[in-house]
Amino acid sequence: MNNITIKDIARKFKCSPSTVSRALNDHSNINVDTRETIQEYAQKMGYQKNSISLSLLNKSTKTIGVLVPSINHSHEAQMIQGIQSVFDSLGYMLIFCVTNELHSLEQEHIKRLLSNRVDAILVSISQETANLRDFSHFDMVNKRKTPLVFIDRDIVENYGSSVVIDDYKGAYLATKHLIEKGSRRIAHLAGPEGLLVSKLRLEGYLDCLKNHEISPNTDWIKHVEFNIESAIEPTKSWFESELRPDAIFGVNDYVCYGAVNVLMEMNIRIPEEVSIVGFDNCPISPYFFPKLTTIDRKSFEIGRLAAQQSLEMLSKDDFVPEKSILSPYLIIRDSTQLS
Amino acid sequence: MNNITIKDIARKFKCSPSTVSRALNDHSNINVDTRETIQEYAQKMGYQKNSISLSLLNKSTKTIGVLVPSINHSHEAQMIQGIQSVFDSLGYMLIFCVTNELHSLEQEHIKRLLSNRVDAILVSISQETANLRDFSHFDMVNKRKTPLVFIDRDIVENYGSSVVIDDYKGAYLATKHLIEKGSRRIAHLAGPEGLLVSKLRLEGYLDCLKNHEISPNTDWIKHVEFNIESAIEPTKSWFESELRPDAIFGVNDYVCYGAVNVLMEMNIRIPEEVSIVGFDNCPISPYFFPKLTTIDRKSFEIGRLAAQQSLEMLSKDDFVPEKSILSPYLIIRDSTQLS
DNA sequence: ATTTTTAGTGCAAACGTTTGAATTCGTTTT
DNA sequence: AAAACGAATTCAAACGTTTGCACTAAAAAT
Repeated sequence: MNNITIKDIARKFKCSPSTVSRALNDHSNINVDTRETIQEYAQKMGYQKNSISLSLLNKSTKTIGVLVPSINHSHEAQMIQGIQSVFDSLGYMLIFCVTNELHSLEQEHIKRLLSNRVDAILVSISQETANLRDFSHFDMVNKRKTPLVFIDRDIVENYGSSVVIDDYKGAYLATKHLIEKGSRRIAHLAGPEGLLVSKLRLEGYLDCLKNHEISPNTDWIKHVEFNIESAIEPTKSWFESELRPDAIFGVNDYVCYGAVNVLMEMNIRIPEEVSIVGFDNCPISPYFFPKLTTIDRKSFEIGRLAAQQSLEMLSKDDFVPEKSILSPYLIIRDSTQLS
Repeated sequence: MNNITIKDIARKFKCSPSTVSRALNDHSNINVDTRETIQEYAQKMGYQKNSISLSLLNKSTKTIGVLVPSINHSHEAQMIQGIQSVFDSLGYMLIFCVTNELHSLEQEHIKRLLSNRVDAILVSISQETANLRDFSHFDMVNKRKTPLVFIDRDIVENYGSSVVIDDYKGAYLATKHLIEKGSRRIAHLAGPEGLLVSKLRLEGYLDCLKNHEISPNTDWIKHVEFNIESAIEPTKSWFESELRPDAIFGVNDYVCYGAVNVLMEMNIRIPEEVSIVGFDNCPISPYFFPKLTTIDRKSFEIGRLAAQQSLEMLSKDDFVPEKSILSPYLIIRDSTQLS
C-alpha cells in the first residue's frame, strides 16, 4: 500500500502536519492560498484520510456490527436493507457476520466485533445460543457499554434493547383466519425448539384454538427447521394417515412451500381441501402457486427501527434498554380463499 | 465506553505496557508468574485487544470490503456465503455495502472502504456504473494497490481480477435445451441494458438460434429488470398477440416466476404449450410450480473463488489481474419436461 | 573474584490524525 | 517607540499496541 499521508504532504510543503490537517478540513485560521494549494495537491495525489487513526483518536469507528444466523431468507435480506437505510446516510459502515446458527461462531464474532470497537451491535441470536441459553458473550458487550439491540429473535434475559414482531399475535391472526374459513383440523409446522419465536407462534396457535373450543391434536404439531426441505416429511406423514388436517399454519413461508409441494404431488387441492397460511410474506409468496396467504413480518421496518434504537442508545451515555414489539398483519391470498 | 487497556493493566501491576503486551501474547522472554497474573487479571477485567491500534501499526485491518447492488436475490446471498466461508476462518471481517444499483452510492462506498483501509475489495458493479461506464472510483482503488476483484458482473476494462459465470454458455445451453425439446418460437426476457451479463446472455441466446437456423424475432426480446414484477407486462403482451411464443428463456429465475404467473392466469399450460428455462437455480425453483428448469450459476463457488483470488493478490505485492470464468450447467425440471 | 551469560523488564519510536496552547511575525493602535 | 493585537503556523500530546534495543540483576562459567 503506497498511501500518501498528511505527513507526506507536510514534508512536501515544508509545513507542519497540523497545517495540512487544518487545510484539508477547511479550518478557520488558515491562509487561503495555503489551503487551496494543499487541497489541490491532496486531490491530485489521491489522498484519502485514514479513518483508522481517527477511530483511535475519537474512540468511535463509525462501524456497526450486524450478526445474523443466516442470509438465505428474504426476510433477513430485507431486515439488512432496513438497517442500511438508516446507517448509510450517516456515514456508518456495516460489519457483517453470519453465525450459521452456531453458538461458537456467534461468540467468536462478538469477540471480533468488540475487538474492532464497533459503535453498536445488532444481533439476531442463533438457534444454538437460544437452546444452550449461554449468553456470556453478551455480558462482554454490556461491560463495554456497547449498545446492543436484539433483532427479530428476542431473548428473555435483559441484555439490551430489542425490536421484534409480535409473533404471538401473528400466529393468532393466522389461526383465527383459518378457523373463520371453516377449518377445524389445523396442523402447525412449528419452528425449531428452543427459539422464542417458535414458542410464541406455537402459543398463539394453541391459544387461538382453545379460544374457539378446538382441542389441539399433538400429532399435528411438528417442529421443523426454517427451510423448505424439512417440511416435506412431516406433511407427508400427516396426509398419509387416516385423519387428514384440513389446514396448515406454517412457521414461515418456506415451510409452506414445502408443504404445498407435498400436497400437489398427492393431488390434494388448495384451498378446497386444505388451506395454508404462512408467516413472513416473502417477495415470492404473491407469485407462488397457490399465492400464499401469510402474515407480514415488517422485516424492513424491524431493521430500520433496530438501527434507530441503536443510534439512540449511542447518543445517550446512560440508556435504558427498550423493547419494541411490532404488530404483524394478515395478507389473504389464494391458499386460503378462492379468487 | 470504559475499555480497559494495556496501559491500565501496566499501571495496576506497576510494570511497563510492553511487559503486559508480551504477557498477553505469550511471548518468550516473560516470567511465568508475571504472565499468568496478568492474563488472569486481563481475563477478569474483560480486556479485549484494540484491533484499531493494531491496524494502524500493521497497516492491515483484517477487513474486506464487499460491494453489491442488492441483497434481494438468493444468488447474492449465496455468493456472500461463499465469501464468508473463506474469510471467516482467517479472522477477516466483512464490511458490507449495498449500492442499490446506483453509481453515486458505489463511488461513495468505495471511498469509505478505502478510507477505512480495507485489505481488499470485492465488487459486483451496479447497473448505473455499467451504463455510465465511469470507473474512476476504481482508479483510486488501484492507486492504493488495494486488491480488487469483480464478482459476478464483469467489466470489460482491466481494473482488477474477476470471477464470473460463463453467461454466454449458460444462455446457449438454455436455448439449446428449448430447441431440443421442440420449441422454435423462443422468447427472451433479457436483463437490463448496459450490463455485460445481459449482453452475454442475449448473445448466447441469439447465437444458439442462429446455429439452429432459427431467425430471431425482435418482438420476442424484451429488456426487463431482475425482478418478478417487471416480467409481467412483456409476457402479457407476447401472449395476447396473434403469434405466441412456445418457449421463454428468462435472464434469471425471478423473471420466470413472473412469466409463469401470467401464463397460469391465461390458463396456458407449462410445458405443454410453453416451455420455460431460467437462470440462477434459486433454492425455491425446485419447489416452484412448475418446478423450474434452469441454469445453475454456482453462486457460492463464485464467492469462494473471488475471496481466494483476493487473498492471493494480497499475498503477492505484484499481482497480475486474473479472470476466472466458471462453467454453468443445465438443470432440467418440469417447466420444460413432463415428469 | 571476575567475566560472561541469561532471564526478565523497561524505553522509546512508530502507525496517522486532531487540537488546545504556544509561538512567530507583521500590522495597527496608543 | 512601545504596546497590543491578530493572522498564520507550529508544538506536543493523545489514542492503544508492538517491538528492537538497551538495561538490570542474578546465575553460571571462568
